[in-house]
Amino acid sequence: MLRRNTNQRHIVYEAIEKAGHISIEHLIEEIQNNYDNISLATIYRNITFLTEEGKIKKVKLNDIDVLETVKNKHYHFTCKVCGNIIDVSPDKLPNFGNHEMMIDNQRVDEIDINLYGICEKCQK
Amino acid sequence: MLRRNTNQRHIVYEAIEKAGHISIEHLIEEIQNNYDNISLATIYRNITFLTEEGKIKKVKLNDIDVLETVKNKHYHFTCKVCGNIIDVSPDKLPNFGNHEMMIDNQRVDEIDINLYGICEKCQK
DNA sequence: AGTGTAATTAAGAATAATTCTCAATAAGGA
DNA sequence: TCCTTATTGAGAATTATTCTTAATTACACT
Repeated sequence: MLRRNTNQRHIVYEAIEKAGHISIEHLIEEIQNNYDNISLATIYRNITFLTEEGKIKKVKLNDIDVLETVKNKHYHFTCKVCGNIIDVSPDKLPNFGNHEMMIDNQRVDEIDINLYGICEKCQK
Repeated sequence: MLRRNTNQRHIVYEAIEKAGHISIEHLIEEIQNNYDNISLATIYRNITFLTEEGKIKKVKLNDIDVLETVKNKHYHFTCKVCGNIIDVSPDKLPNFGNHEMMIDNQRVDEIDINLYGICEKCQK
């Protein structure tokens, strides 16, 4: 089944890219504020398609689930005060070396790290 | 508002503890298979109460969200083949020892790590 | 043990989130 | 430009979760 390049799909992707991180709820709000006649079903369908294609992914954090575009590998810092989410480059974290590692006989090949704390702004 | 010790609340907690990790869907199935007349609303309400009291918590992994009882600090390994979730003691991981740290001017005080790979059984 | 009071329950209704249905539209190859 | 078929919009359907309410029950105080 060939995948077509529709305007609606483009709108969904752009909105996620522009936001950086965005919940489905806010994505829907954002899109419906800026465009007429984009159906809910279309937004959900395109989230599914874009995810299948690996262009976006859902990130699960403590309280909310947000969508982001897939680009460079990174982790997430979430501010406990304002809720803002900040990308953290892997080289900012202690070395997990070259992922492949054994822990208790389980072969680990992927690591996801979520940081929580207080962001720069909220410290002031 | 004083919190009472009901039989239903106990059943919910015990089912989660027994399972180790369990999705809400399976928890409901499990409870309704073993007890008559426990209402859905009661299960959801007690999940909320037990969470508020810090006795259980929701763990968000890649695909599923599961409940677990709150005991010792640990991380999670999820098998990509069979889906099984295994607890990993913090001392099995590189030095995230004394949490408090600064990354890009954000004050980090909590770290959550999720490992993915192939479990011992599925390697065979 | 008996009583009063307010938290909790079961059951089903209500709401919210997501997916499905289907006729009309439009992307993209020929 | 024409054909084929993936995609869309709109609303219905489904699922997951929360709310409502009268009946029940935990538990503090006798």
